[in-house]
Amino acid sequence: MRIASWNVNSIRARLEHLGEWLRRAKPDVVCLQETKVEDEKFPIEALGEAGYGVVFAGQKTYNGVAIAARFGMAIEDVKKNLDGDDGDTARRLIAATVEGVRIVNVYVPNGQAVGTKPFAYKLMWLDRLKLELASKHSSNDQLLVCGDFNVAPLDVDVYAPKKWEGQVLCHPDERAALRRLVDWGLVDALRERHPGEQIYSWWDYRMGAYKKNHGLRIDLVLVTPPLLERTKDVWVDKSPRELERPSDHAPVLIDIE
DNA sequence: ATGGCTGCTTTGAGCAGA
Repeated sequence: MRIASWNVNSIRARLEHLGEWLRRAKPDVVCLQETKVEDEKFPIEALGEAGYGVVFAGQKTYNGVAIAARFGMAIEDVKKNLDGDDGDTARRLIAATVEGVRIVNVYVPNGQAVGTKPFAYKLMWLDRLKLELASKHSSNDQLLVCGDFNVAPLDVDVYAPKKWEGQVLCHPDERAALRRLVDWGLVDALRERHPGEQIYSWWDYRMGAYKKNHGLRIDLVLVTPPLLERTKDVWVDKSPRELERPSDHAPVLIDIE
């Protein structure tokens, strides 16, 4: 089974890229972030034409997450938002079970700047996610947590670690919060399979960052040990980042047996 | 270098993103 995670930065602005990419990359499941669309306006038909059924939790302008699965693969036990969050909170989490794998798709708050309220909210959100996973699952489950974490776990995940040191996306406090989540019972699948490799998933739109490969790896696929055993490979597909008017993120993919 | 791009918004300057 091939599972992908992609922050599309507006699904409606990216429909052509998404459709073309789905046909080419052929994921069985794709987790999307920053769909930026209310549920009433979600482009269900366009995904259907590409051969996918989809569940989603969105809102106007900001955030929004979705899980699409190839027709024939049931999307079961759909769960939206963190426990305790109501319909007014930012739509940042959707979970579902596909082919026996529990998939949790997250769009972790960006945090804006270190020391701000949004930054504190980001840290709290990561801790709440950890608590919720720990309350519902064990590390023996077939569990995959993927999405835009807005944290570069290690300096190797940053093109210029000195320049980024202590900044949002790289600050020790958010790295520690991510570490607490992972240490509960998950593994950073790409890093496990490709230790030490400079692999990025996001490049700023500005300053020609992509052409200079000035990127960060902030889109992650975390898996439990039983899923890691089934993992054949994990990689970033940079091809959609090279198109006209791309998302600033590239998809991450994992193949599991 | 507090800009630099992009998408969205009660359409047009301000926001959030990362």
